[in-house]
Amino acid sequence: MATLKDVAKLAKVHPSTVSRVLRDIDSLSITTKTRERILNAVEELKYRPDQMARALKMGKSFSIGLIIPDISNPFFAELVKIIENECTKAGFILLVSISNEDQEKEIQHVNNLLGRGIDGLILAPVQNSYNHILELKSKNFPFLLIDRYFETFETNAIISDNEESAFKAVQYLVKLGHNRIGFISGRPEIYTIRKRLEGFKKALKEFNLEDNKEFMWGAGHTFQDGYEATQNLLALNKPPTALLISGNLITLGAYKALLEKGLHIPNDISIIAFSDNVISQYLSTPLTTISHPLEEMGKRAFQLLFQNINTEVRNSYTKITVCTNFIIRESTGKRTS
Amino acid sequence: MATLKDVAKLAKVHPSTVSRVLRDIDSLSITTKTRERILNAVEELKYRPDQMARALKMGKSFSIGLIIPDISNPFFAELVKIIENECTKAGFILLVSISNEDQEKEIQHVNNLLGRGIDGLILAPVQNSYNHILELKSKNFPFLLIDRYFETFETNAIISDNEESAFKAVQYLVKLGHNRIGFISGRPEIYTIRKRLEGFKKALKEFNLEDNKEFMWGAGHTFQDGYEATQNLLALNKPPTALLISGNLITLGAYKALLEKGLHIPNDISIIAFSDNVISQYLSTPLTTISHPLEEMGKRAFQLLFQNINTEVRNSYTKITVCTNFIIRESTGKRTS
DNA sequence: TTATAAAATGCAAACGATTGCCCCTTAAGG
DNA sequence: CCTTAAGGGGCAATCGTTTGCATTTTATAA
Repeated sequence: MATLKDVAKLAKVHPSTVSRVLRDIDSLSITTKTRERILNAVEELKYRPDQMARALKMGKSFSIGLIIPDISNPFFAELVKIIENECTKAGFILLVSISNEDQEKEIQHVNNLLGRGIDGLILAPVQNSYNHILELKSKNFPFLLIDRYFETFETNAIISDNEESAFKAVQYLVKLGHNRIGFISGRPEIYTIRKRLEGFKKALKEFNLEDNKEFMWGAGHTFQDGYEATQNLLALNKPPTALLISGNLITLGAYKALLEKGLHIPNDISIIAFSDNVISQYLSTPLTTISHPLEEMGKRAFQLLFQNINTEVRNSYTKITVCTNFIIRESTGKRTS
Repeated sequence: MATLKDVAKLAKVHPSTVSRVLRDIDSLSITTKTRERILNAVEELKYRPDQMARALKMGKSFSIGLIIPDISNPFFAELVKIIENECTKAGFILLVSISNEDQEKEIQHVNNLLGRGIDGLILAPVQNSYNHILELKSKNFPFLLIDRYFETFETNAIISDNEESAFKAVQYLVKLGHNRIGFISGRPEIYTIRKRLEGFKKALKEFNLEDNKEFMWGAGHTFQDGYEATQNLLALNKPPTALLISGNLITLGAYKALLEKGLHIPNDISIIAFSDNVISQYLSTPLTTISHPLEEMGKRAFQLLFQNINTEVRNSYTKITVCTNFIIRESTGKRTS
């Protein structure tokens, strides 16, 4: 691997000059001749600056970290795609880490990434603890939360209108005549989930439906979790006639459980899924879903972080709430039973 | 951020001693007292070594690059998950880049990653060109190809038995009485696709089926590509009665096109998809698929690369072919028309 | 021409770690 | 009590850049 020195030697100039040519592309303070000589040398030696050395010297690495709980989930996979793209466009590299909803792993990842000298961090936290996040905050380190949020302290964040969308979903089901509505929510430690539950409960009250604890199931976020929660719900004396389901994978698990019980959607039971993805519409019954503006979330996330990285004084927090989209398909219908 | 020097100062020792304590965990050549003093200082200052500086000094960064064409594709998303996990376990960090099947982007990513000082690279190449890969090879840089391969030169690689699995798929369809079999393949520049086509054609010959060029469609790998290819196939005079379909997203697109035409699967048309994923079994008609051992592919990929990174002399290539699994569900049935 | 300002380039000290080499302890043996 | 060797720890160079400052070169004007 050629270094600055090698290039300098070949072009018969001082390394610092090479560095200048390579950085201040249009600085007039360098002769066209020398510039050309240097550029040729760079070409000839296939010189590529050592980012490690640059990072060390400049105190920034042009890299950002992204920690997500699960990449099997299309929601996060899409987010990775969009954020990676933004990063690349801006000359940053993305370090992706996956917590697998494991708090310990997340903390390790944060430490690891920090040690790697990332300039900023985007995080969808597990939310079992938050000291490590407070630490980031007190260090004034540029970071933002995505999809999830802590209500006990302020940070930069991009989230969606969970409460409102849950409310509207229930509202729609009520309009269809449902009055026994269940909610398979995912882990209630998570802000996103809690907010949806709040919206759900608010709607129950608003429309005078019974607030039946048995109708609310919160466990993990996997396929299996959705599957089991649904089985439990169906095993009740008077099971719900409609279901709100949080999360892509949970939804598929629930779907499987419903089909296995021989239930017809929406004749026997209606379902609404939080999170839309490419397959929502190709299941045997296309799903009525609450869809997230992923493109917008990803782009704004990067923008916000980028802005935060490049500002000297960080003395404010920005919390962006994006609006979801209610997409009506065929998994919701009038109550029949 | 505390540095080695800070720790050294606090512990009243020389920085080099701190470094030694932190690296040679069980070297006896350091008094327990000093060790403790140092460890305490580390604790107190929350010292975290600067990986950039280490990387610069040591000439390796404990990071590896991964370039994939598309993370929306569950095949690659799962791969990322598994490889990231292996990396983390081994103390490496993963730099994920996405080429989006764009050759130029891939080349940029390779250069970028190399400049970042990655110790190794895992690459699912776009395969429109390969000079950049030959360059890696001639530099003796540790890398391997995954899922895709170049037949014109040797490299380390992990691929699957594409030819064989395509052959078997046709064989199965023939057994069901089909004799007009189509293949929506994806871009034939790609090794994986070409191999599947070869297996497909070999089977056609073996079973005396007509080798109809009109039955073979290769375009992009997106949902839309699958959708359009299928429409084209169905517009033929005598369309096929069975379809082999390459790729997760293509399959969904094809699926949509079939449903839109009002065709019943498998009564009107049978389909077999390359690549299984969590939803293959939850479409209205669960798909008969060729499933990849992703866990194995990912793990062996990391192992192979790791091995390659840690070996002085690299004078051999390892090409691992993993076996796929044929999973029969409900999208294949006897020919009726 | 020569003085002088401006432009072009060189110099050297960092950034934060690692590591070969050397020196100073300390304790054991004579 | 002195010698000696091994163990413990300090010194300083180095990795490949960047950048403020010093120095040389060139161009301009007197």
